[in-house]
Amino acid sequence: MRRSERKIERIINYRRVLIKLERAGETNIFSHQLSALTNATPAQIRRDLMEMDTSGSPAHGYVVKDLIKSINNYIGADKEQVAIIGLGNLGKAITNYVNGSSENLKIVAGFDIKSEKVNRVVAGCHSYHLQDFEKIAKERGIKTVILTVPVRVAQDVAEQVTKAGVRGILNYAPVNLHLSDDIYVENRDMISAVEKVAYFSDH
Amino acid sequence: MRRSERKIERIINYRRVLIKLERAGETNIFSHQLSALTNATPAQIRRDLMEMDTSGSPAHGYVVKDLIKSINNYIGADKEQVAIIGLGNLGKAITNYVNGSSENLKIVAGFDIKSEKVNRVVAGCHSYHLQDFEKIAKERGIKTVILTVPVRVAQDVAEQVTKAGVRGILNYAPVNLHLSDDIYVENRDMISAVEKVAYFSDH
DNA sequence: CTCACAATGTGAATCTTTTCACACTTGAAA
DNA sequence: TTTCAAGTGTGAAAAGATTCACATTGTGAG
Repeated sequence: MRRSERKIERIINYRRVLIKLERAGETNIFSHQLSALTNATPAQIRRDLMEMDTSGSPAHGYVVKDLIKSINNYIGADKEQVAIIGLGNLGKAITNYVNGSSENLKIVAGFDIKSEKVNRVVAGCHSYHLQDFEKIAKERGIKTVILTVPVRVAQDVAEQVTKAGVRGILNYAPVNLHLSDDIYVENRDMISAVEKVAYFSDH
Repeated sequence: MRRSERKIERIINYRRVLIKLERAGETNIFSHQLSALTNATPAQIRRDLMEMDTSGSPAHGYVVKDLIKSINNYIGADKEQVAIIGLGNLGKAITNYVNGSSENLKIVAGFDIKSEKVNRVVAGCHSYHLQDFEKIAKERGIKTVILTVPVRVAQDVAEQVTKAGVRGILNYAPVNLHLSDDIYVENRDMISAVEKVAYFSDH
């Protein structure tokens, strides 16, 4: 059974706010409070948390610490190793961003084909020539990549990395990738995103 | 009646591939061909196109040019004016990216609070101090903004721009904004995105 | 100890989205 | 012409997601 994408997104979001709450010293939380912090309804939150191995109490709600643990357990969060391909401005910005703030994963290698981009360090992450991808991906067990390459090469690079064992791609190139359908692709190109928001600003 | 977000995303995607096809000299297309280019099923495409003012013919499918026009008509695409707030690496990268490749919209102004970021030009787009936002937004009729500011100020900036008339926000800060619910917010923070893909790479 | 309260967990109902399946249309070929 | 093949447009069915509503539970007050 494949779990719903929507639901996984929400749960990842709950985790983020719960971690923030834990840091702020909160120990317990009710579904309606979490609701106010996330835009999900209380009922939806309770439903999402149903198959976690923690349950809440009517009197004190959920124990923040335990709930985070259960979510990690549910999602399977051993600090995931991710690679990024394409070290232009966007690629560098994303690397800094993610490595500066994520709890649950790290970009551990960058790849490019331009010699001046290879063999540097960005945000604690070494950069390699794309032709070494397979070797390094296998050494590190990399299954997820972020794709920030130009549109015209995105399909080729995507094929190359999936041949090297990658199972999931976060695609920032504004193009539809065509890959075997056991590969998970999430499209996040910015142009479509802005167009969508512009549409809803007017409607 | 508010149109479905999913559907609007798909239609925006159809438009993108149709424009590419038109440039390549294609004049007609069948739903199953568009399907192969977009990952939507033929039935879904036909259903999405149902309420357009063009219809296809069994023998020649849809006329590419007309379909693009109908989609523009449906979505309401007068070259939308967008602003971006936060001109760090990510903000600059996005500005270059969008202004370099979008047909349907343009980032016309950037805003920041650091004096060294103000009064420059990035990707054909002038930058201003955030305190001038209201004035410029009103002059230009800006209703959509891209938010690439640090988490700690995102909520405040969001409130400020909505007070100045903004109706839709594309939010790259990893935080849940709380705004009046007639404001459309699309969250695209990269950390959640990578976490989601990492999850589905393993499942 | 008992009661009242407030919040959980969840079956059932509702609402939304996607897929199915087929009558209808068009143009080309015989 | 008439027939045939392939594709559209769309009701109806199915699948999926969200919300409702309530029985259940745990706690503190009296």
